[in-house]
Amino acid sequence: MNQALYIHNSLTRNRELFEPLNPPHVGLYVCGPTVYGDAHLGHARPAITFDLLFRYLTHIGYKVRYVRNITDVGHLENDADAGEDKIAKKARLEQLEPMEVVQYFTNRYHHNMDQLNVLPPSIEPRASGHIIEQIQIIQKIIDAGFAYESNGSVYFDLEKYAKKYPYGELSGRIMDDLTAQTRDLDGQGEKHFPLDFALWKKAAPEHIMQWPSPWSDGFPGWHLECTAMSTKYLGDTFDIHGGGMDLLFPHHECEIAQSTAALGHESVRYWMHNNMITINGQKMGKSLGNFITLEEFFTGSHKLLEKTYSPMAVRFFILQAHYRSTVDFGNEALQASEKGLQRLLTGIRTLDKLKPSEKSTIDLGDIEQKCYQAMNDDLNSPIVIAHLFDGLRIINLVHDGKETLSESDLEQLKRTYHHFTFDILGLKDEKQADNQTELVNGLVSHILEIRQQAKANKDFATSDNIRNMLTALGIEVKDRKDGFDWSIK
RNA sequence: GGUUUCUUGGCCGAGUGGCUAGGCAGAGGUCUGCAAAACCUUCUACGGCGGUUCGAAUCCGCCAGAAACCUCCA
Repeated sequence: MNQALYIHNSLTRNRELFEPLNPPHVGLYVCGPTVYGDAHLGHARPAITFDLLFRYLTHIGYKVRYVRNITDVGHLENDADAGEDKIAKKARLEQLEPMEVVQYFTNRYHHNMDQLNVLPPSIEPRASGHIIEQIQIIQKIIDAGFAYESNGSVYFDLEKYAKKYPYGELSGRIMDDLTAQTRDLDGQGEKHFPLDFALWKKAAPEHIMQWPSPWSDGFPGWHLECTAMSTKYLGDTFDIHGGGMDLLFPHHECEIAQSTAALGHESVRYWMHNNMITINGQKMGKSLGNFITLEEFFTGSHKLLEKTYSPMAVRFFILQAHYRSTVDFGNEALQASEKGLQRLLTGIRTLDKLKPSEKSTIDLGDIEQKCYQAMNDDLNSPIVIAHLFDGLRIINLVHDGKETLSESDLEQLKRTYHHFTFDILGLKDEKQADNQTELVNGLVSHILEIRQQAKANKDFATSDNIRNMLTALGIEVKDRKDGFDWSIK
C-alpha cells in the first residue's frame, strides 16, 4: 500500500487519489452480465478492466471484496411486449425453465472468464436470490416518501426526489431535457411524472418469473438489484462501483437515486467506467447484432475472423488500450497483439534462464518504478506494456552476451516481469502450463545435442534433417553461437 | 433534436503546453553452413482553418467527419 493510486472518478470527471473508507479493506462492485446469451468481446472489456483493478489493488496490499453480480431477472426485452424479460423470453422459445437458461449461460460465462484468466470475484450474487432485499429497499424508499404504489406497481417519485437531491450528475443529464424527450413507455399512465422509473412491476398472470410482495405478485425494477446487492455485501457506503459506460444512464443514475432515497446518502465513493469495444467504428452489442462471441474468437468460427485467437491474445489486445478509450476490433490489430504478446512471453522465458554476473554493464532504468507509476496513473496498462517491451532489449542484450547484469539487478528484473506480466496484467504463458513440459524439455534437449554433434562434424544433412523433423512437430530451433534455443510454436 | 466524447504515422494505440511512448508491418545491416531468432539502424504522425503563447498533437474558437448516451445493452 505504499503506492498512491489515482483513478478517474466518472462522477467528478477528475482523476482522484484513491483512499479506501476502511483500509486495508476495499469494497468493489461491478455490474455483471445478463445471462441470456453467450459472452461476446464487449463483455470481456469490463471483466478484464476490473480484473486488472482487483489484481492491482490486491498486489499493492489491499484486502479486496469484489462483488460482481449475475443478472438473472428483471431486464425487459422492449416496451411493446408488456414486460417479458429477456431470460423468460429465451426460456419460452427454448421450452426451458428460466433457471435452466440462467445456469447454462452462467456456466459458459464462467468458462470464458476462466479462459481469459479473469479471477472469480469474492462474491457473485444473483438478482433472483435477492428479491427480499430488493423489496426491503423499495419499502425504505416508500417510507422515505420517494416512491408510490400505483395499481400494484411501485414507481420512484423522481419529481419529488429532484427537489431535495440533485439528479443527473453522473450522466450529465438535465431533468427538463429528459422530460421533453421521454417516450411513451409501458405503464406510463400509472406514473405521476413521465421520468419516474419502476421499482416493482405487477406481473401479468402469464409472466413466468414473478414473486409475492406487499404490492402485488410481480418482479423488481431494472436498477434495483445492484443497489440491493452492493449495499448488502459492501455496506451502505463502499469504495468503488464499476461497469460499462453504456450503463451510466439510466442504470447507474437510478442506482444513485435509489440508494440516496433509501439511505439519505450516496453509497458509492468512486465510479469507474470502461469504454466500449467497437467494430468498424460502431459499438459491438447484442442490440446491433454485430458482436463476436468469445467462443467464436477462440475457435475462429465467425466470418469476420481470419483465424482463431487465443484467450491471451484477446486479453492482451484489450490491455494494450487504456480502459477509458474505445478500442476498435480488427484482424490486423489482433494479430499484432498476438505477435507482440509472444515476443514478450519469449523474452520472459529468456529472462528466467539468464545467469547473473559480477556487475551490471547496463542500467535497468527504473523499469519497476515506471511500471508502478503507470498503474498508479488510472491503470495505464498500455504504458506498463510499453515499459515491458523496452526492458526486452536489456534481456536480449544480456542473453546475447553483449551486456551483463548483477544478481540483484537480475532479481529485480525478474520480479518486475513476473509481477506485472502475470500477477497484475493477468497474462499467462499457455505453452509453459503443460505438465509434460519436463519430459519434453529433456527429450528435445537430447535430440538437439545429437544435432550439435552432427553440425560439429559438418554433417549438415543430418542436422537439417533433425531440425526439419522437430519443425514438423511444431518445435522451433534457433542456433546460437554456442549451442541452441528452442521453443514450441 | 439534446447531452457528452472523439479525430495521432501503412495498421493498432499511449501521450494534455517544450524532452516528440510502445507494438505490428516495411526497409537496410550484424550474426549464421543455411534458416530462424536476436540485436542495431531506419521510416517521425497528430482532421481543416484561425487564435493564445517565446513555444501546441496538447489551451481557445469556428468548420468538417465519426461515435456513445437519451430504450435493454459491458
